[in-house]
Amino acid sequence: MVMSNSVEIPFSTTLLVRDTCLCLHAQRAARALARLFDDALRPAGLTNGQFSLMMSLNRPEPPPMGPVATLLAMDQTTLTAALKPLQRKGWVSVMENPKDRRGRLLALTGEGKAVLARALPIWKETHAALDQKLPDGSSARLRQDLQTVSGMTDETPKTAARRASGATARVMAE
Amino acid sequence: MVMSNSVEIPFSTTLLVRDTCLCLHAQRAARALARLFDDALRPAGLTNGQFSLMMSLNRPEPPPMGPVATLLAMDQTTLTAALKPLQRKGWVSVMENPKDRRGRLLALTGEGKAVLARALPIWKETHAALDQKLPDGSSARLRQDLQTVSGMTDETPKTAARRASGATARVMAE
DNA sequence: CCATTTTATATTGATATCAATCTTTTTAGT
DNA sequence: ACTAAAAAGATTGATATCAATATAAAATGG
Repeated sequence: MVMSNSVEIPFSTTLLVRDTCLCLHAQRAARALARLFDDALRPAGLTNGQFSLMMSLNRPEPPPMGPVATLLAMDQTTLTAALKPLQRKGWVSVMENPKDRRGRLLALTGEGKAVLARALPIWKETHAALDQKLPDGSSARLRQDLQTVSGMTDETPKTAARRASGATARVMAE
Repeated sequence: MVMSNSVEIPFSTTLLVRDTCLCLHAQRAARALARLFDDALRPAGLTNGQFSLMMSLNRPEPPPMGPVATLLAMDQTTLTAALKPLQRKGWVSVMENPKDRRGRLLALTGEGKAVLARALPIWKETHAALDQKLPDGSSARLRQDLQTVSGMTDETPKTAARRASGATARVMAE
């Protein structure tokens, strides 16, 4: 009755998964790049995520939260949480939308703009160094491929949930 | 004295950063892929990260924590934290290394192996579907490029900190 | 115009992530 | 062997991430 290892996965399969899993590779690369930019931006007082978020708020018109979350491909609740420390520091203001009192409009404060402006040259240097270290052409190609992947699942969790449960189901026809 | 907007970053710069930042693209893609696999693996009771971690423990010999953290490109403290829920569920065992009493050896339990075995077909389907949706060739190329990026910064935070502060500084010559 | 549905966001709870720091054990230098 | 340095992990504290759920306001259908 030696059937106890009927659920054993061969080591070769483990190696296959490790080597081929795009999700794992993406998480690894994302962590590595996050650390690279976090380290570089630390003197400016920003993390990579805060830099991206604040940069996305540098628009002529203060955007509502939804579109920003979609742009960053993050959950709306993640955005709510990410805004908290930036509000506390007085770098981002969250105001009620007079046109739609459910909504909020996000904007950089003067100080926020100043912080972002100080961070920008660091980003430029870091990104240039990164580009240089990559095999020629990799950078643009990688960017393109990453965009394809992000866009493939271009639904944010809440959006998908609503679609699945609601009358908006006609959109599913795609 | 209208100098208040001397720190304004032009909107065109914002668009440039948004479109070119590899770090942002990587975070977006990582989030999108994480959601894709989290959703698929949910019936198996695993997240994408737990799947990758447990799969990396499916080896002939139980590995110590350091190498596993390096493999996953994550901080050692992140690994410690990630193991907690898996230990609670009885899927992973963390035992003292008899050869080095500082260290721990990580292993899947029988139940852990069973859970992983049930998750494997889901991973296969999901990954196959993903591959299919990507333009042909993208998958392998993207995997390769991601690996290059992860490997570039192939130091885990603690490793780097120790190197920077300690006598191991001779390694810096690379 | 009122009831229902949809939309925009917030809250809670769980896990993930890393910096800073600490403890324990091993290794190296003398 | 003894001491100092290094290595392996653990703990704490802050932020990030998402699912599930809740709230409030706007849009929609009769």
